Amino acid sequence: MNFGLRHIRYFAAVAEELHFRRAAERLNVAQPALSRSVKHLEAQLGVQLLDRSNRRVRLTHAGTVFLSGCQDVLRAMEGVIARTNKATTGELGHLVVGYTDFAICGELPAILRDFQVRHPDITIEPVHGFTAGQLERLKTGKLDFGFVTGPIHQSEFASVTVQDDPFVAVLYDNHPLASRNGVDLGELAGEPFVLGNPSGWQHFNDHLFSICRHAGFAPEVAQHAFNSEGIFGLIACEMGITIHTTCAENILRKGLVLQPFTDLDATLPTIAAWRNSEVTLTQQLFAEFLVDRG
Amino acid sequence: MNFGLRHIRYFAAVAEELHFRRAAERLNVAQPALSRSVKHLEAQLGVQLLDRSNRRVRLTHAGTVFLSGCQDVLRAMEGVIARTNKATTGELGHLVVGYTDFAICGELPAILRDFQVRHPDITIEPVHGFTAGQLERLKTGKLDFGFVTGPIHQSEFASVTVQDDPFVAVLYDNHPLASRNGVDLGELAGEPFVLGNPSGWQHFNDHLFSICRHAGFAPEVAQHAFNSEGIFGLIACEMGITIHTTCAENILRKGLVLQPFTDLDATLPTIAAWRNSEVTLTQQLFAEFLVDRG
DNA sequence: TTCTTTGATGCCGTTGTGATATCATCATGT
DNA sequence: ACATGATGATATCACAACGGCATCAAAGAA
Repeated sequence: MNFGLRHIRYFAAVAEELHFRRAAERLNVAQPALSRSVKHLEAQLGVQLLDRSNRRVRLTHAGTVFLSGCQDVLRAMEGVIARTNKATTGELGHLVVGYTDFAICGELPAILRDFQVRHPDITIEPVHGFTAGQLERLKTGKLDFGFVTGPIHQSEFASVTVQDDPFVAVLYDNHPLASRNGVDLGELAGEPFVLGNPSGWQHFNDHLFSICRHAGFAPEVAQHAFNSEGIFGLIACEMGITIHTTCAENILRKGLVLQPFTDLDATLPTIAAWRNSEVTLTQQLFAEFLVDRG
Repeated sequence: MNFGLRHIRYFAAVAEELHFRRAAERLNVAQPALSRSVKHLEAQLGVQLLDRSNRRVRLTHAGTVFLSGCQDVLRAMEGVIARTNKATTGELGHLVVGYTDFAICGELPAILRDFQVRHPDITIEPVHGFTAGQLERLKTGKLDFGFVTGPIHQSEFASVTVQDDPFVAVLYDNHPLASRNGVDLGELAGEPFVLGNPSGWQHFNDHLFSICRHAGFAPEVAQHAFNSEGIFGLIACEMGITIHTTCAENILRKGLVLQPFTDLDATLPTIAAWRNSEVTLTQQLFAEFLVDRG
């Protein structure tokens, strides 16, 4: 198999034109070079590809088969080069993106969709994870981006805020406060609370305890659940209430009611975070996209 | 794009081994040739494919993408060569095969199936046609083989007999002879006959009139139909009876009965015919298959 | 440090490739 | 029949590509 892409390109041109001179013009080479090249190719294959009388050139059956194969190979080669070039600019790549319940209920779907439209050759692999776990996996490179509950204060990460949701009370619809038009945070003092499990929800619970402390009470924890669905399920059992953010309206189950707070300006930031150092071009594209968007 | 298959093969080897010396051994070339080849490839692409410190070689992201593309291209190239070689031996090809009702009801399905098993890269395009039409299309090269009603006496065709079926009477089940255990041909004298249309069925009808003449009568033609299904349909209407061959049992409709002849040794030969001259290798393979089988 | 391993580089001979000039063959027109 | 034109093949020469050998430079290991 001692021949190269050049031989293939030359043969394909001759086979398509069925005319050495015209093919030579198309390829910008002299006609004798073509004759020799095709002859060499036939010798290497041990197969006659063209029937050439002095007046006309025709493809043999094997030539027809070889031509279509050549076209496939040449097309494949062009594709490879195009993909490789895209890969160098980062336009072809893969991103592993972590997300919290707050991110997936909020802006993340729109962000990923818009990014896919802009960069269709970058595949995205979304992975659920809590804030602390995501930050750990970011450090070890198992995650390219984390959509986590902010703020974070670690200099090794860059970040941009993607959403900043007001807090709301989540009540079952039999609850005395459910029919009101907004509630004061202080009115929740003494209520049994359903909170996220401390192992994963630490960041959010810190926010929650902080705002309650400002309102002059400490929430009484009645139950823990693993994720938002679990919390809402236990509330639907009337085992307690909770504080979530407005993005809960996207996943709220029947029988539950959201009540805005009339006396609370605090918000829960969700931020996209990524490593500052050793940024790949694909990561850079996503980071720039996030910054431009914010 | 000034590089050849050699560059691609060399790069693929290095990328798979991640080691220039080992790759060089695998390729049976000296290591410096590899270094230069890969470098040249990178220069032509304008893309760095390998990260090489003096102690270890790693693929860049673009290199990973290019490698998988290279493997695709090399595999494709091998496939093309294999197909081309098969094409030269005729093992990869296409045959247009004509068939009559008698052939498709008889041996043809088994013949084609067995041939496909033996020569899986030869595609077959079966085309229905009457004997006369098939012979015409054979002459003009529109057909590679014809399965026709024999015998034929034209020196430009080679042929082999593929089936030789006894004649039978085809009756509707209310017919007085239907319950018998075989009939004499002479008993059909005076019966109304449903025959195939003379435009297509000439060859068969010649046989039919000939055997009737030997039995001392000329069939009385009540109806014509286009093909076997049509003939059988009209018989089911009790518009008449016909003479067909034993292969009719494969396509016989409800309400119809076949009766063998007790006094008739004549048979209807179906033969495969093909041109004697300008035989392609693929045609030769099929012809040999038919001769070996017969 | 010294040694070993590994990829890069310089040099030289061989092979591949292209351009030009020319030839052989065949169809066409007179 | 003959001249003409078109077409692919061949010969030759120059240059680029390529492989092999010897060697260098860098980085880890003893």
